[in-house]
Amino acid sequence: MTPIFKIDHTNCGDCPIRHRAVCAHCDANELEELEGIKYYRSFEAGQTIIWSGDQMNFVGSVVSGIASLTQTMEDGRTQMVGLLLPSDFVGRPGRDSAPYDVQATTDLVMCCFRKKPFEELMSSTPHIAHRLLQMTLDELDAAREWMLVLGRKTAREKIASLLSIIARRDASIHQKGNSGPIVFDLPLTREAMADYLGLTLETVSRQISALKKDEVILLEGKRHVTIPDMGRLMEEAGDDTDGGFLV
Amino acid sequence: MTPIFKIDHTNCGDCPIRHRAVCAHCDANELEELEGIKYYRSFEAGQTIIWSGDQMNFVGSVVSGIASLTQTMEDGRTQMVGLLLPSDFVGRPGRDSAPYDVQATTDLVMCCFRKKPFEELMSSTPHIAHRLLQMTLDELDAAREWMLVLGRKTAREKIASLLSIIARRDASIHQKGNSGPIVFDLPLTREAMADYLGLTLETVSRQISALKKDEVILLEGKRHVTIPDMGRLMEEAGDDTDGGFLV
DNA sequence: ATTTCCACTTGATCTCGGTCAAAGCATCTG
DNA sequence: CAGATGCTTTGACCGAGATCAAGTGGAAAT
Repeated sequence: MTPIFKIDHTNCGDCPIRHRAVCAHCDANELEELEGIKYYRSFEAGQTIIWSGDQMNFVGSVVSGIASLTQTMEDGRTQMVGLLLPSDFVGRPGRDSAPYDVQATTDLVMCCFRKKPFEELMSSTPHIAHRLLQMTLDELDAAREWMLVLGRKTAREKIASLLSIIARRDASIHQKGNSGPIVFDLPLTREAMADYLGLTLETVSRQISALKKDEVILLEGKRHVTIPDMGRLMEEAGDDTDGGFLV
Repeated sequence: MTPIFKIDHTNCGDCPIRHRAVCAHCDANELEELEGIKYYRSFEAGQTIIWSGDQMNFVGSVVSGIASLTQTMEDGRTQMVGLLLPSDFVGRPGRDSAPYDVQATTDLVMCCFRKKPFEELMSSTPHIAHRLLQMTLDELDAAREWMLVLGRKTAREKIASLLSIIARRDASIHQKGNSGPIVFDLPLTREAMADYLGLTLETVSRQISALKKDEVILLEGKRHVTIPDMGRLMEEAGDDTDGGFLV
């Protein structure tokens, strides 16, 4: 479907996530050290990158594409607990086995480091540890934001919340002015959305249809979304309309 | 109701959370520096420690008692997004305004630091930053665990999950052997449990009654709980029975 | 002792979202 | 082209949990 990326950065200076990833604060020397131990891996949409319980012998950053963290109960119920976008970090220094499944939602490229050398590097370069702390605190905020969505919002609000998050992220990447319609493609199947939102895929489908009928969103095909009025969408999500918060 | 604690540690060596809090990895010198800028504050049950949106000019650790982080929507729906136990950290270095309400659930003592000096200390002593990273990663895990509870578990499973978490924590504090009945007092009202679990207080009450009737738990009064069989409770929570995971 | 208050329980009813089932609609495959 | 496959939509029905409403019980206050 999508061509496999042929990535061969030898220098991090050209890296699209250079200024946002765990390496963001590194100076030239530190970057050189990272450069020495990094390697790239590609995954196809749908592929499982790490199985829950597996030995984790690497950590890394998402360079392009989207990955998801999911937890599964014995009887098969699943809940997505994280959505990893470009620059997000995978793995946890100081832990051996993975607590969640990590799956490539789209085709994906990761910049990986073997865990051991990375941990050593981390203890010698505070810039990395500091950036990782920042990123972890941001992820914690996002997780807590999501707890409100899961615990207290209606199905319609949940869908609107997800759409507004994706729209906001997309806007932040493409650096658009913040007025006028927002257009993007949904990177998730209905089922993945359901897993994210604690719903069934049928409910997701119904609520998307309802939002379309009420002209909160416009749909072309099943994935291409236009948001004519972001304020309206935020209202539907139950969020403060004036809410300007950065991700 | 409860007497106000008269705490006047001048030396951190005697502190009950010395080995678990953000200062856990500090050596004698570092501890001395912290000692210089710390101060204690007490709060009564029900008191709000920090209002969402407020300026945060201090950070700190819970020394004794329980606090909760809650998010509120405009229409009044609330979701608890964190439960802070002794040794847990409040506040975020590098951020000015609080994103959540912080409330004392029980009478509470905190060990506080003004934000500015703490941040400076943090950048000079990697041990603090490192410990804070560890703790934040643990909190992120807990938040994700909770997302599964909120998104996918039934009301009965939610209650069982909460009880098992409290029981586990209690056991870890009192260092009991892990067989035989577990006894503890619920530190939360039915309403607080409901806010934690994304339920109504009526449903919480009904499910607790049901677990009592089925002899999964024993109740004396409204708060004193006995768990005759922890494995049984974990089954009811939908967790792996063999699940040994540390908090 | 009686009132008040508060946390909690219990019951009756309603509703949102889940479940089960069928069908639509693109994209691959032979 | 027909058939298969995967994602999505839609409909009919049902049930877990919310909502609305009383009532209970224990501790503090008068």
